[in-house]
Amino acid sequence: MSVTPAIRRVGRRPVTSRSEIEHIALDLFTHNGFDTTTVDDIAAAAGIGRRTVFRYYASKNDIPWGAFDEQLDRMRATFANLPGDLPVMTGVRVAVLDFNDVAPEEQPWHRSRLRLILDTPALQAHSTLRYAAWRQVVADYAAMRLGLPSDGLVPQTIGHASLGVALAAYERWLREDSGELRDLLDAVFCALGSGLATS
Amino acid sequence: MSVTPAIRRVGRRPVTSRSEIEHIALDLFTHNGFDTTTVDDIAAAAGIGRRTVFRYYASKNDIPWGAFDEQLDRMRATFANLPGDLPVMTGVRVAVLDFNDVAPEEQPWHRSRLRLILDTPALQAHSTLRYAAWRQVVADYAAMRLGLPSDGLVPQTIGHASLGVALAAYERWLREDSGELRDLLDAVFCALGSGLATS
DNA sequence: ATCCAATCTGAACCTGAGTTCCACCTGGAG
DNA sequence: CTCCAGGTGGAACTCAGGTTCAGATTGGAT
Repeated sequence: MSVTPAIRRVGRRPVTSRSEIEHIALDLFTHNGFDTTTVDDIAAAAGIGRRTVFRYYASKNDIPWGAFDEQLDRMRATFANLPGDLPVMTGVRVAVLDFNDVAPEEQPWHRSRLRLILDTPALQAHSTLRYAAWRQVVADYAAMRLGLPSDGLVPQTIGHASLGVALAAYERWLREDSGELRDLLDAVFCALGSGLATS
Repeated sequence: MSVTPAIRRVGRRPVTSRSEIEHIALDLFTHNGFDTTTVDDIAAAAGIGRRTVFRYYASKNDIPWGAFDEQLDRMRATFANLPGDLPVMTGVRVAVLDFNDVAPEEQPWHRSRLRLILDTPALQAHSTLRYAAWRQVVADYAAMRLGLPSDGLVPQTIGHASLGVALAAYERWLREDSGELRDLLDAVFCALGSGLATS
C-alpha cells in the first residue's frame, strides 16, 4: 500500500525532464528568437522527438513559463501564513516581493525568462491567461481578508491593480541594468498604496 | 492642388467599408464563436473576397477592435484639454470616463465588442498590444503633468494601474446586468485614488 | 474613346502549431 | 522469462491565417 508513490517503479523511465527542455528552449529562444525557433528545433536540440515535447508542454507558448503553477501555489501559501492584522495592501506587497525573491544564481534565468515573455509579442499575448491566474490568487486573498466574494469588484480591482504595477516594475527592471527588482516592486506598491498621489 | 482630398475622385470606388465588415464579422463571432468563424465565412457573409478582408484589416484579431486608434486620438485630445491644476489621477479618471462615454444606441455594440474581447482567449491574448497603446496615452499625460519622462517608473505605473482597474470595471459590467459602466469606472478609480485602502 | 488610378478578386502557395495513430522501447514485478 | 505499465518516436495529417501575384473591374479625367 504505497500511499505516496513519489517515484514510479513501473514502466520506461523518462529520458528527459521539463526543466531540461525548458533550459534548452530558453537558450534557443534568446539566441535565435522565439518565432523563428520551431518546435522541431527544440526537439532536435534536446535530442528527443517533437512528439515528446508536446507531452511535456501543452504548447510552445507554455515553455517559457516553466513551473509557474507551482510558484502560484507557493504564493497562495505565503498569503495564508500572513498575520491577520496586516493591512490588505501591505499583505499583497509582502507576498509579491516574496513571489519574486529568487535565489541569486537563478536571477539571470529569471531575467531572461521575463525579458522573453515581456518582449515577444506572441508571448505577451499568451501571457494574458497566466496573468489571470496570478490576479485571482491576489483577489482571493483580498476577498478572504475583506469578507467579500472573490469575484467582487473590490477584490478583482485589487488583483488587477496589483498585476499592473508589478508589470511596470518588471519592465523597468528589464530596461535598466542598475536597480534591484525588489526595490522597484517595493516602490510601485508603495505608490499604489498611497493612491499614486504624486501631485 | 487639392490639399485635402477628403473624397477621392479617381479610381474604382470601394465596394464596402471597414465598419460594414466589422458589423458582419461581429455578428458571426457572437453567434458562431470567434475561433470557429473563419475569414472565409466573413468574406462570404459580406459578399466580398477573402483577399479583400485582409486589405481592410491586418488580421482577423484586429476586426473586433474597430476604430480603436481613432478613439485613442480622441482620448489624447481629452487629456490635452484638461485644466492644468487638476490632480493627475483625477484627470485620468475624467478622461477614462469620457473615453467610455458612448452614445446610448451604441451601447449594445460596445458591450458585445467588449464581451468578445474579454471572453475569447485568442482575443484576450491579442489585446495585449492594444492595451500597451492605451497605457502609453495615460502614461504620456501623467509624464507631462509631472514633468517626468514618459517611460519613467511613475508614469508607467500609473498607466498600468489605470488599465488594470478599468479592466476590473469592464469585467464586472459584463457579468452583471444592472449597473452603469460609468458608475463602475468611477468607483474603481476612486478606490485607486485612495490607495485601495478598504481596510 | 481612351487612359489610368484605385480597388477588388481568385487561386495557388507557405507555414508551422498541434493532433492522431500506432509501433517501439524499457525495466521492474510475478 | 514473460508480462505489461508507462514512456518515447515518427510519419502523416489537419487546419486556418496570412502572403504572393497576376489579372479583372470600375469610373472619373482628358
